[in-house]
Amino acid sequence: MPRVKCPKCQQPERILKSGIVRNKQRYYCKDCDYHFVIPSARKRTRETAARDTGATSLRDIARTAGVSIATVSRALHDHPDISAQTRSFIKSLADEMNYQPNMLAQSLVNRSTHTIGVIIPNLNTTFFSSMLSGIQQVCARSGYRVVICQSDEDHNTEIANIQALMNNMIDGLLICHTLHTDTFEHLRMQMNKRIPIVQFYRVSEDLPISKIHADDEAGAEAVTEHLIAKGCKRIALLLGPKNLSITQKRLKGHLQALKRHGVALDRKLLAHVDFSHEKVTRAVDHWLKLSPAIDAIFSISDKSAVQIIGHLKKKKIKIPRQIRVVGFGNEYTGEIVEPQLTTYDVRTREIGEEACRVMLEQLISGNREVVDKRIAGKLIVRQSS
Amino acid sequence: MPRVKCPKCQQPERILKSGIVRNKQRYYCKDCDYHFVIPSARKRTRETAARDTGATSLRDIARTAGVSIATVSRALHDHPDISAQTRSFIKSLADEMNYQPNMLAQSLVNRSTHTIGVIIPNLNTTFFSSMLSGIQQVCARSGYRVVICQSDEDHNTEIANIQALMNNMIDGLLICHTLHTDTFEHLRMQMNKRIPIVQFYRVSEDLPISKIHADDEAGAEAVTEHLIAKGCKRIALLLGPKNLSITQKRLKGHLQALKRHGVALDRKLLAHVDFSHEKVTRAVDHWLKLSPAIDAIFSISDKSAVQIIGHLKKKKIKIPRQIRVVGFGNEYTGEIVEPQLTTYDVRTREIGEEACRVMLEQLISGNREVVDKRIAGKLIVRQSS
DNA sequence: AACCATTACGCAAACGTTTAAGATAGATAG
DNA sequence: CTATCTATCTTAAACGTTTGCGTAATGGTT
Repeated sequence: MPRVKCPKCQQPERILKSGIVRNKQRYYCKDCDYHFVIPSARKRTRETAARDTGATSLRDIARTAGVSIATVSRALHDHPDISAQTRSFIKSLADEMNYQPNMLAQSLVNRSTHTIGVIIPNLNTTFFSSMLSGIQQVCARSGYRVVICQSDEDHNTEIANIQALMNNMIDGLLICHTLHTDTFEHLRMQMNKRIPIVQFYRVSEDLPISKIHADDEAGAEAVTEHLIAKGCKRIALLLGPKNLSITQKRLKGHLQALKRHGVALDRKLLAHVDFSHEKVTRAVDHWLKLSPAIDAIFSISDKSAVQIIGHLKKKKIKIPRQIRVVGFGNEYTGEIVEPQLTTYDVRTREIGEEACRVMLEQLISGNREVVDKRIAGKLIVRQSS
Repeated sequence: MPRVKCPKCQQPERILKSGIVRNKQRYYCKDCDYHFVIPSARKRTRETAARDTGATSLRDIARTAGVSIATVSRALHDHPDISAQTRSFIKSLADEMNYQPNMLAQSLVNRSTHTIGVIIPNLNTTFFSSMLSGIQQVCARSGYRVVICQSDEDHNTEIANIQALMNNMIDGLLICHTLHTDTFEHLRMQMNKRIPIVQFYRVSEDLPISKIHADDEAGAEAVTEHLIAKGCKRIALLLGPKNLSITQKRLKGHLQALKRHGVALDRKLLAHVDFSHEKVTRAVDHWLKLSPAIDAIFSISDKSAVQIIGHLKKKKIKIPRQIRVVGFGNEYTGEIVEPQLTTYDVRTREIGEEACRVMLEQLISGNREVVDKRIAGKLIVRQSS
């Protein structure tokens, strides 16, 4: 029998083994009717744990100042219950000890992380990254942080990202849907939570959620009218997936312009693509075979428009003489490409900024009114038309 | 005297008022020597508080399952101590109640947020945003989140961002310094904390911190050699601020190439700029006045190189016939501009990815070895040279 | 019967804050 | 002097988890 003392009666008598739990021998003192194990080296206690991170906590300050934790917390927060003398003492002490509040603990009790989540299709192009840049800047000015997720234009990734972010990590969600998002159940599920959601750029039509978007309809109408003014009659229109709100709105604007100016619509001139390189090329090649020939291509995306310019040049087609090309979005590359691209400036950065402003306004005021804002853009005429 | 009973002796006798605290009358029972206030309507208790957010907690599941919180936690984590039956019951219950763990609480006790912080100069150009994209993707694959801060090329913003992020919000820091960062005290201060730091692209030379960068020296050497091979003798070199590591390394590579091929160095052909539009223009205009005339411009930044191409074209200078132009970085615009830009592909995305991989490796293994990796790029010859 | 093992739980401390409410000393009013 | 007030503390609960350790019940060996 091992020399084990009962922690209660301190006697080694009448001690029995009583099984092994988690690789440790357990004992039983018959006298005291008490089960126990030999305590491991050192129990993890607050005092020892403190040294884990090396960071100073309120507890540390309180101890060296000889006051309670509550007093320290209040002193640092300028609570009126604390005397001026104590307050300044605590503050200087905190400074000396290089105290940095643990934001996790703060967030846990305050139920707010001062962080907003952004879900965005991708960051490879300036198009979306400029929105993000705007968001980030507005947030930073108000002391908010930004955590980002790229959905990579994948609907399921978008769903997973929302799930992950909404678990107490963020105070608000800013989302720009993927090209292929045509159902919004995943968003509706989150709407009952307290945290506000704002959609930007690509939005859902009928969900009662705040949204900030471009003036897609008016913009597309302006672009098409510009082409008509230039004498175009056969305008090919490169659109995104049908489900996409921006596709629908821009198509609508285009049709309105055609109608107003009595230009007939040829359904063969509409193409829905996912903006991938090959799909765009295929659509253009298909149009080029049509007769009567097309005299303009209006791409809903600048990226594709630039690609189209390259493609047409390779085929020795003169722009804008034979075919006028216009884009939509106003990406930087439109200024670089030759001929420079006529496009519609949707002011991506402003969209991001405004979405973020709406979000912050809701967070600060607590007001959860649904807002639906359109950011006015403007036509930028360059050489390609 | 109000009809107030002492909560201890239940007698209304001998009760005195004893001041007002926070707008509430306080009382004092002389018999019991006990101070008290009339308790307010309802004390905020766990039970009532639970309804605050509407979110289900472990406590809720435990209550409806009739087990302890510990059991629920263990069941959900597949701890072996829990019977298969209980486990599956709890799991299905959690599912039914739509339980989502509170990550703040988890992070607090686990001392890990599964989030890494990124500080990046800006997101307006694909150059940096592609690095971020790579970072974000690698992180997502390992279940990590990314919080970003733009320093906006401002040193003080960089410092503030670091401060903010390091307060328990992140498990690791990925940083790309601003153009103007020439002192690294703000980083050194953070090095004793447990959280790993990895610099990427723009790194510090002498701090014992892991870094991932392009092969600036070899790259610049390759570019200059390419120009020399094309017959250039008077190569103007557009550099960034002198403090910048990439400036120094690329200059070094350039000089090596010159030396090796016996080309004399003319100090007037070196310009240090902050890559702003006007500074670049001024430098180029200055070079154009030199005699003997320059026959090539090597810009350390693609963005500036593209700008220079535009500027030269406006001046009717033929590229590459009169002046060859090469960049460094391989931004997308280099493919668009005409003539297409010869450049050095530094593989920005890979730099971001690798930085992130190194970070994750350190986080997972706990190993804090300082690594210093160079990502090999390659020369991309296009029309501008 | 006496001892030992295993299984499957529950209790409570700990993470680092915030904050309602209790307590005390000294000041003031009557 | 007594009753009350004010200023300034302290105590402890709460946020929602994770986890070390205690233990009852049950069954298996000598």
